[in-house]
Amino acid sequence: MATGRNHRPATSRSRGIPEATVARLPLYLRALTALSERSVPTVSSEELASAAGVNSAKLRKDFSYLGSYGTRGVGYDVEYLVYQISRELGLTQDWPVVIVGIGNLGAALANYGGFASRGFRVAALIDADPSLAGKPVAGIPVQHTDELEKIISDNGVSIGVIATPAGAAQQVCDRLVAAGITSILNFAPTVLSVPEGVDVRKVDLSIELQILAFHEQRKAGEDLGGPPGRRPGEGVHPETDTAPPAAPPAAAVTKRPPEPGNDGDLPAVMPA
Amino acid sequence: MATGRNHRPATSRSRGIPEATVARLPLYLRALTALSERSVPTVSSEELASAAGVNSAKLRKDFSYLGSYGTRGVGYDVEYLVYQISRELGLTQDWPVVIVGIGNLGAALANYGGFASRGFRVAALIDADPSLAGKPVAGIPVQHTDELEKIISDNGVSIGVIATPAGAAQQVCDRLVAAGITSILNFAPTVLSVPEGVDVRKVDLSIELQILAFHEQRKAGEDLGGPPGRRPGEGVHPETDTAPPAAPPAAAVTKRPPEPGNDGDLPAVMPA
DNA sequence: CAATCTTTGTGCACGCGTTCACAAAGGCAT
DNA sequence: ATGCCTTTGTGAACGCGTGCACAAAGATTG
Repeated sequence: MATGRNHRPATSRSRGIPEATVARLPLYLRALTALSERSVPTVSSEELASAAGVNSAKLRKDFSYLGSYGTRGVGYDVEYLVYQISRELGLTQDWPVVIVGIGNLGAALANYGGFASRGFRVAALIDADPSLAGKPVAGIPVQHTDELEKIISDNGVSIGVIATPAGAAQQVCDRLVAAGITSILNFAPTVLSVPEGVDVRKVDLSIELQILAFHEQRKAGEDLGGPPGRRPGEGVHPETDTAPPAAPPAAAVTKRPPEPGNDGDLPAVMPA
Repeated sequence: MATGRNHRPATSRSRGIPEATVARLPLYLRALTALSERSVPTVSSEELASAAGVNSAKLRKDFSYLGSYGTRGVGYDVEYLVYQISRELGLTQDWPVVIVGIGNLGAALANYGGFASRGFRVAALIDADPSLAGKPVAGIPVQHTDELEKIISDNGVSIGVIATPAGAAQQVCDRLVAAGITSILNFAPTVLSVPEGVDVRKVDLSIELQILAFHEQRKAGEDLGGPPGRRPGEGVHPETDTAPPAAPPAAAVTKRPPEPGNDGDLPAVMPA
């Protein structure tokens, strides 16, 4: 999952709607849209929950924050619910979006159908490379970074997507914020610092893989019949073991069994 | 953030390490790697927390689950911590990964440097389109879906990335699982159902934007000086208002002020 | 109209995650 | 060696999110 519930005092629950619920509304909306296309008139919380991959009690509680939109003994009216959730999420209006950084990922995002289909309109593609300027990507001509401020103010854009290399992300972010952007979706592997009032959500592909690797390793370790207790300072992975740990500070060394010191590099961990 | 902490009894905390902590370890690792490149020998929890964008108390508690790797009065040894976290995440070994669905997004993923740099090796690219077969993407020839099972078993792949259209995702998922994949990173906008023991993490670009839109709308609404209380059944968005809500079930209608019924479509919400 | 059946909406309890705040631990200067 | 200063590691309190379980509400049937 894209992590990104940062900065924003735990009391974030906007308008009494818990953050966790907001994050699930798009899920419900998608399931409801699918039902709507099949002309299904009503759904029970059980059916809809199953389609959205959540618990039915959770779903009912989520909807209770929006209001009483169901009918006991029957369920929820699909069309009506689609509208209510869309309205709550702000999808009944058009959101112009700019994408900055038209590399492989930026181009893929520009072509991604899921944006346009949910009320998001790609207003502009921006890149720092002059040779890209004017070239159409997904039918939209790429514009140079110099135009950034003008594009944003002219189009009244409030949502920006950053798909630049990590090194350029903070700088781009600063310019976006200065130009009036108040919501940022960041694909660059960096922590962005933004002023109060600006929302940042982060999608990091490699982080997701690393989390999977953790669980994968654990599964493999359990298969080997290792004891449940963790063994700090001792490798859990069966084979493919790499260089021993670098030398910890003196005090820590004395605490641990003296492993063969070898300040080698760590092949698996390279610069981003 | 990519949501994806599904299915897995709340007692998921693998080996005593809380899920929330695991999700932050890659963040710490990235910050530490950057410090390592600058040859910084030690960091305090305060400095590292700031670099990773988290609270220092949280960071210390996170590290406490791994063991006592710090030195009081000094801080943490950068190199040592890099190794310990890498080992905990399972990054000291090589993880072959297959990417299924080589469209715009799949190609972008194949080119993404963040994978290879963290111990993940793209073992194969797979697509159902025969005309793609053999064509190199990011230096790797695309193979046809028919080879899927063979590729996975031959390479001992346990992590799969799904970047296909939504319609094909579940089918691909089933084949991956049957072939031995136990961890899946899903970019398709669908809920995947998998057997027990298979981990799925989901990255949904449009969901992230929808969550941003929610907060953006709320900001705009507050600017208009509206009262803090929510007004169910009344549009909050200033202009750009679309069709009125579809007719709710009879009972619900009586509860609400009779809005002008108009079973129109909802322009902002279209099929995925 | 009354009885029954279905499904919502929610009060309540529990557990995880976050944060505070401080004692313990180690470095460093004298 | 002794005392001071810095920073870790963690006990404890708090708040959010989840799931259970049930009463209330409405549909439906006879």
